Amino acid sequence: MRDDARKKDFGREEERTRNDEIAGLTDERDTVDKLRVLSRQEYLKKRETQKLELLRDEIEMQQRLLHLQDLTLEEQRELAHKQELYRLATQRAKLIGDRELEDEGDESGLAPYRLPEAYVDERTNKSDKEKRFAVLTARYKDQIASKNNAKTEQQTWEEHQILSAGRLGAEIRDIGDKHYDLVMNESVDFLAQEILAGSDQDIHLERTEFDPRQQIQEQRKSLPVFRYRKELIQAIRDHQVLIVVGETGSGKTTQIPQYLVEEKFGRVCCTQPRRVAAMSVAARVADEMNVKLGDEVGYSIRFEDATSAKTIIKYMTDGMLLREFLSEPDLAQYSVIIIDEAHERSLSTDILMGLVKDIARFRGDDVRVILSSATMNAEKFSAFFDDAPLFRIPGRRFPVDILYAKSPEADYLDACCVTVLQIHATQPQGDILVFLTGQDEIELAMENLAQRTRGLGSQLGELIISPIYATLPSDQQAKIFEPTPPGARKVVLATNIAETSVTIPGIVYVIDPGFCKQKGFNPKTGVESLVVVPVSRAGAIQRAGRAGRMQAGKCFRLYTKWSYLHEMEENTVPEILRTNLTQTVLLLKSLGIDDLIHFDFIDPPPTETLIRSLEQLYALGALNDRGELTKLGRRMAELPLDPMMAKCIVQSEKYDCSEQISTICAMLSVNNSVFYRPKDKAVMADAARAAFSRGGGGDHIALLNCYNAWRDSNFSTQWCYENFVQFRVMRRARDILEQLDHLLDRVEVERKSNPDIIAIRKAMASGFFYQACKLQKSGYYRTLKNPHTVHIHPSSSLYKSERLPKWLIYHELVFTTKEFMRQVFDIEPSWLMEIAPHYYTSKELIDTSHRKMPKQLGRLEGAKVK
DNA sequence: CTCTCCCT
Repeated sequence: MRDDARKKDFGREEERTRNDEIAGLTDERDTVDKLRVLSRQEYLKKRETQKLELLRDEIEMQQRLLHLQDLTLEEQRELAHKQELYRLATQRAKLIGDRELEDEGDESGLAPYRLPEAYVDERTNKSDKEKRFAVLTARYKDQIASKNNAKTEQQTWEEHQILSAGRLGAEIRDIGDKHYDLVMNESVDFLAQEILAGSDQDIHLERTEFDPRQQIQEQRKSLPVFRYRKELIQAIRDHQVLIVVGETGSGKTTQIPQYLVEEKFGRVCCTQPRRVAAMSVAARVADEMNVKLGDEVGYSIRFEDATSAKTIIKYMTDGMLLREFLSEPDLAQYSVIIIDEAHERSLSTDILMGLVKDIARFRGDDVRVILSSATMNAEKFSAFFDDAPLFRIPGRRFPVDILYAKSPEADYLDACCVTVLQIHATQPQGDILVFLTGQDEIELAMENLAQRTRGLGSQLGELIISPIYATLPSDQQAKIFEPTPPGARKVVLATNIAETSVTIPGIVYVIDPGFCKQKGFNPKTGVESLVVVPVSRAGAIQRAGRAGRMQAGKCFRLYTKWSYLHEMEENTVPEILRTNLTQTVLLLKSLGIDDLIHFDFIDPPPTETLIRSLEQLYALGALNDRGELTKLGRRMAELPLDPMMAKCIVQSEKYDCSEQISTICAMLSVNNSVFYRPKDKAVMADAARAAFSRGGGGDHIALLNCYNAWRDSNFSTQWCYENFVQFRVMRRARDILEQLDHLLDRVEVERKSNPDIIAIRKAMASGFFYQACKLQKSGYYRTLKNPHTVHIHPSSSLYKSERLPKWLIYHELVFTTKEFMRQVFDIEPSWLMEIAPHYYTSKELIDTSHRKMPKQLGRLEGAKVK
């Protein structure tokens, strides 16, 4: 009906405006009818827009909360359906909108559609949290209430669980001598060697048809953890610290806090290494307990505190709990502290373990500590907590066949692509996940695959290639969740974001070349590194497990079994051993922990790292010469920033530019992903980016200009689009800036604005004077302290400058292919004398250039031969 | 001529 009306309205002969049309009619009755139709159309159009928004919100919520965790098949189908619906609807709305604009000129003002990519999570208004959750819960309620829905989501979920239980069981399969018929003239040979066993759980439930709440309870009972409930509770009563070893799918994260509350243990907090996990688990548990999220069950993550005085189960990020120590050092408000996913060994988790161990001793029987971990490291945790007992809960997953390469592959990227095609040609339906090391490699692999499939003819089904990595714009990220059309096969090329952070539905095959990029830190030189290293066996197992989420799967390892057993490390080196700890040291210092060298770390970081951090904090004035926290240090610790940036903010007052410095710090906190540079529009993207540094002043000023321009556009999505800036990243910068702005009061820094780029750079230098370097005759730079040669990163606005500045300060130094300075700005050496006379001697800062430098000083000539 | 991934 709507279509008819539209067709009529926009038919061939309707070139005239609507008003003309009405005026041209003679029959009054016709006019009324016509008006009725028009007003109906207006109404429908408005309603359509509302519906679209609702749909988009639903999709967004589902993606944020659920896709990143586990989705049932039904949920996937539903989401896919909604996405398709939304896509078609927006497309149609856009078409109509365009035509209307043509017809009506500017006066329409109806904004009939939103940009298609906006549905992911690009939103400007922030007050939609409640609405989002309302939509989410409504989805459950609607389905439960609706009688014509054959199955509620809960039923489907339950059926899926039951089905899984029935199918599971570590079947031993005869895969020993299986080989594949290859269509390609080249191939990678694999040996099938082992099976990552599925679960041995075998639970059958009576199917019943009573009310939905009871079904949720039934579903809870079907989780593996349920049958151990009694023993588990007893163990927690008997032991102050308990290590719960449960694999994915055991239900430990959602159930144990509920058991504790049911047994009246008091307030429970449960930490997660990731924000989405904290949110989605809290939403799930609130639903199971039939309470509103934010009441009895809540979550607390940066920028979002969904808790209240009523909250008795609080999910939070590990970093958030660490911050809570600052205001309440004994965490007295919690009776039980659960540290979940402890095996991931995130920096925050490791520090938490040390602190919590101390609390446990201090608070005695008043507190219970539960560490929840996968099998790896469990014994180590137990040893750390004075031989705390282990409690094992079997998990639930499907078996995964693991196949090794017969011989080592020289070119693993090529081998990957060949293996993808082998799978495509010989294996039953199911999508493929390939683990690569970075964006670069993913793009290469995409080209390689595209080329190979072109030559393959049409016998094989379509191969849909989707990349995923953290800095990929979110509209493109969403593509990996689109369902694969029948007959086609999806290949997801991922970084290790797919190891833990996102779960891609439909993956049956995993290709693991055995490498990843890993951060490192050399405490002697202070240089960070980001280099490709072999994954650990634990990492390889994690990757393989990604194939067994929906059904039995296969994992193709592009390395030999021998190298798996003899060349790969057992576990990934924990983050605390390969990272700069200055911020952590400041935090611990402000918690009153003076003797850091003897702090109870589960893995003590290198002493050099700690000493270096202490030295740096001393140089910044956060510690005095006895290593005690100064008032300045206390203020710096309040800010959720690296101490160097914190110092800039505190010092910015002197230069009357706290607003500018906060903005720059916010922009620096979102990691290097502000500017988007698609390959096909690289020239335009570079031009757009260059515009921000037109006034000079280096990368920091460019970031400031960028943020201010966006702010002046009223935080427009369109502006971002036109300037090759990532909206998602900018919004995050805005959130950080907002938080920093609040904190300015707490650290007693006055809000002041000063656009002078010299003042701004001096304020930045007052935190980063440590990281200065000087141009050499060679055309390269040399750091002033710990002298070594460094290079401007090619993404910097100063990279191509005609006349390289003689003195630079860098934000970070990372070794990848070279020692690159990321984000740099130029300074005068006299500033360093002014700002850090305690740190530099005037001899170090003598401007020797007119004496030693050749004529074309500072120019690239000859220095870099292309 | 280039930036794994999380967190406050």
